[in-house]
Amino acid sequence: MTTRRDAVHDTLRQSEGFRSAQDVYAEMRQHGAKIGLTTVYRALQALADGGHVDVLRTDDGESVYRACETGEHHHHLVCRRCGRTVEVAGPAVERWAETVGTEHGFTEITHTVEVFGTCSSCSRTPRPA
Amino acid sequence: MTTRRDAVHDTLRQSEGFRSAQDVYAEMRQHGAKIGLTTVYRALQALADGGHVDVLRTDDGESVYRACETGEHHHHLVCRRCGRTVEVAGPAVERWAETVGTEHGFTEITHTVEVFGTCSSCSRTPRPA
DNA sequence: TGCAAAATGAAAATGGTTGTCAAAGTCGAC
DNA sequence: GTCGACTTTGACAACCATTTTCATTTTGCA
Repeated sequence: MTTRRDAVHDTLRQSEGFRSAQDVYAEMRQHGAKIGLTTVYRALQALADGGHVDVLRTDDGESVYRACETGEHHHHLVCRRCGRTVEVAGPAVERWAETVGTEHGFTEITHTVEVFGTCSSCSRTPRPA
Repeated sequence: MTTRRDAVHDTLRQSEGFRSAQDVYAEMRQHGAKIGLTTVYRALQALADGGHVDVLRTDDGESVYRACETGEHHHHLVCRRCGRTVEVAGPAVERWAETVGTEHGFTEITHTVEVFGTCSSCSRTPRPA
């Protein structure tokens, strides 16, 4: 039975950027969904395990999720103001990580790369505080 | 008065890899230091703010700290088994992040890049579980 | 239809981190 | 050397995202 999981997935898909589990939960409830917080967490985890959504950690340690368009390995360019996210590929980075790891005798190399910035529409609006 | 902060910094310096606040606290107590957990957190934060130590988040959301050898911008190659860490520079990555951000109209670009792998000595020992 | 296995969710537990606040330490002025 | 303002400390409580527990509901399937 995956109806709940699909509901979570759908909610995520409607979002431009990364959303926290609590966000997703709040939004689903707002839209009248009868779902528990526990289930949202479980669904999110399952989706992440299955590679259907990407996860990353905010600076304050919260996990945030996003339904990405491609199943391929990619990275994110995230607006630090509005959260809008662009998926980007970076073959150069992949190679670099691999090389750097190998040079130091490391194997089974993985990497995390995220790019943050202020997107064009946000940089037009006055700065907060 | 920075004796406590220095003590924390020293403890960190004696470590090969990233250590959590709780780790540092435990170790300091073990060595007979009279210090409170709160103070360790505060010292770590102050050091991080001042750029004297690097911070990153583990997969389970814990903040881990490391006294790095250089104040320059750099990244880390971390052994996922033993935690040993090598500081690496990646001019190519810096440029790539900048380019990718700019191409999409983003400004004030920053990035996080960490590389994980299994170091040579760990890959010689049998795998856990 | 019946029933065992899986899913659900409310509430409690967990655990890293932060806030509170009174006690202790620091330092300059006298 | 002593007094008092200011800072630092740390025990403890508060926070809060996440996980666990466990009783109930739902589902899959014979």
